[in-house]
Amino acid sequence: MARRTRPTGSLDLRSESILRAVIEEYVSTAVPVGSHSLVERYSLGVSSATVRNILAALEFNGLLTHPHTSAGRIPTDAGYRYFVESISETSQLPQVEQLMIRHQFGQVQHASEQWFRLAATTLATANRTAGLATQAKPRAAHVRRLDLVSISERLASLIIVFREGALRQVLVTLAEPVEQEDLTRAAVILDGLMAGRTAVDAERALARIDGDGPIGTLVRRVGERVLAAVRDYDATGIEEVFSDGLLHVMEAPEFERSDKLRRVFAALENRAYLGELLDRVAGTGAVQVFIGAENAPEEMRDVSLVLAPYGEPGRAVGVVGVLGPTRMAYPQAIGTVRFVSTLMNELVQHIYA
Amino acid sequence: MARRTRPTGSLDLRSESILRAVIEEYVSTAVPVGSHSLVERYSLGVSSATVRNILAALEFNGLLTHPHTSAGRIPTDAGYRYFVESISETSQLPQVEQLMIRHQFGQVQHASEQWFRLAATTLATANRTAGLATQAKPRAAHVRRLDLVSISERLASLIIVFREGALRQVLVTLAEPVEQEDLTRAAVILDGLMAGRTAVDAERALARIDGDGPIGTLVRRVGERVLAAVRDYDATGIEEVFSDGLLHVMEAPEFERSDKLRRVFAALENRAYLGELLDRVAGTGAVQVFIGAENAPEEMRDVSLVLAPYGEPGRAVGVVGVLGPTRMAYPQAIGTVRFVSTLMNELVQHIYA
DNA sequence: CATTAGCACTCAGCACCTCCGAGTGCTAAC
DNA sequence: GTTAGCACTCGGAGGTGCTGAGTGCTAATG
Repeated sequence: MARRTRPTGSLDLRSESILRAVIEEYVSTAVPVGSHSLVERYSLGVSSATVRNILAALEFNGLLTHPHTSAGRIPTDAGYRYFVESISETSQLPQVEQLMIRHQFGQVQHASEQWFRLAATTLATANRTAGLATQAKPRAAHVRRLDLVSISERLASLIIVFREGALRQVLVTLAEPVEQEDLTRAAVILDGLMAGRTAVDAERALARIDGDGPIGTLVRRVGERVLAAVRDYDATGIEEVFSDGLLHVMEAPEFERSDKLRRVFAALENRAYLGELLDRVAGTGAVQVFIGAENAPEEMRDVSLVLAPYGEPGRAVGVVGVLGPTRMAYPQAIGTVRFVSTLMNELVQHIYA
Repeated sequence: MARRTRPTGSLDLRSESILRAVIEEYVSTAVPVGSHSLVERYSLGVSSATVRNILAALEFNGLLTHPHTSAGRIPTDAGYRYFVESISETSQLPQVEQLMIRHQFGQVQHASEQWFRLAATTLATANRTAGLATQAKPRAAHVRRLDLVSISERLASLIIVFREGALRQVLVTLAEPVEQEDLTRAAVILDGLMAGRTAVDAERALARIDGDGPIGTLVRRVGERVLAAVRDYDATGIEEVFSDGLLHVMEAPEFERSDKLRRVFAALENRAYLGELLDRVAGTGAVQVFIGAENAPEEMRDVSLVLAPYGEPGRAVGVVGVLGPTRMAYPQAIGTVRFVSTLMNELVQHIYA
């Protein structure tokens, strides 16, 4: 028998296995499940009357509810929570699926910066829900490389490469016409000045520079822009949340009416909350599950999130995960999210190695 | 009286104004409109009976339908088409709105490469529908600048800047450890070789290069990757369609049931068709309207698209537009799309100037 | 004493009505 | 050509009754 932690206020084994059965059944059918169908489909070794008593007890404990008196039971958020606690650390992804996912990741080794997108896509297809991913973001941005490219006489494109591969492109309008040659010279100076530095360090370095001559002025001017961009990069808590497979969520029967769906989509655009959530996850080391109304904003009460951080703690972290209806296949979701996050760990380590 | 082209098979003025009234009414209320409410709300100077006769005639002509016998009329796709043809070139956007939009564009001058996103957002909010935009893409990609940044011992990031500001980042795995110094040397060589060139030209140049020595091999190796990236950039018909304001579309009562909505979202992911459509629009110079079932794929039959190209024909073109239910405020949509496309023209010219 | 068979009860969902009114087409009068 | 009038249509709202899957409770049981 596998060791199994039972959450606080834990139930006896039989109650727990019935809770499991209810959840399993409800997750796959989306129909409230009654005592009769339960004994029919699961070999529980007791009669429906007994099951009814237990269901009543589970309801008393707040783990199940009734949509109405003469209907079957459905899990409450607390019910899902209990269930998740009881399985989360045992849920390993089957070898076959691990291989399939690994294979997908192998395909696109070279299309850099796109890993996190692939993670979202993979999670979406593997779970038939929406997959989410953010790019790994460093605690303090380190500039790796600067470049200035002339676009027209008085317009140049400033390109900033950060250590973990993120790019920023900023247009710089110039006070007077500047040749590409001079731009290059300025870029080399700035590059030497700022490469490997964080915003704070770079500012000091820039302050010390000699602002004389046309090149000096240029360096100063562009330097300011670089600093602004780096600070901006630092400031944005979580970059951009890439999502894929939202269509899967639309297929769930609980979202047949599009107003509920709209709420979910609105929630996804609520960067404030999502950002906070991701920051919180990024701070911890493990898969985390947020179920229905546990999510602060009202519009998230119909969905659950399974999220995990990846990257190098203290250097650069991102988040991958899955969004689906609360009626979600949690074991599967937790398994894939955990696996994908370890894959992403490998990739990030590969870069920092 | 403003000059007004009437489409082929044109109606008499009275019929046309009644068609207009029906469309105007239906667009704003989403309820089938009857003869009575029509004479009530629009001073047509005739009785409801007369209007009924005309409505019957319009229905006979295929411009209106009945959802059922005892209901009011709603426009058919052909009805909308007629309407659109009759107003498209007169629909100017009011000064106030023009100013508001211009103002929005003024704000973000420097955040390059993001204009097209802003266009989508602007169109979305101005019309309360979904806004679409693609980045301007050149007919034949010209490389503007190449750069190689060391990431780890055997891993480098290749950055390609194209003339119109698009960026490509590709990871290059190296056969043996290479210092940043050598990478820079190789980058300079490649840059000199390829900058300003198209894929075809660059290939010739690369073929002529001397492949000896460690740097030579490196240049060759990376050069291949550059070529591949440039060809890839050339090949992808339309980059990426950025969309915003999909929530607005979800609000329309015709999408109350989410299965219809799902179809629309699926259609948006149908890159093949969308790409073809955009290519077609990019080829012409004007605002184009695609109404409901005129769109080839079945899943697009509930929506209309108002699209316009922007950019420099023959050099780089992109597309901006709006997607909404067929029951859409076409004059408004056409006006804003046209205006935004001219704004985008100005921006592109600014770059190529 | 936990389990179970049995029974009365509940109630959403469906099918079936009926009625209402906004809409129609047609016809005859203006 | 226009219009008033009228018979007709039919979706949608609201009411009724039935069904069946579900419940809780109680009394019998191993």
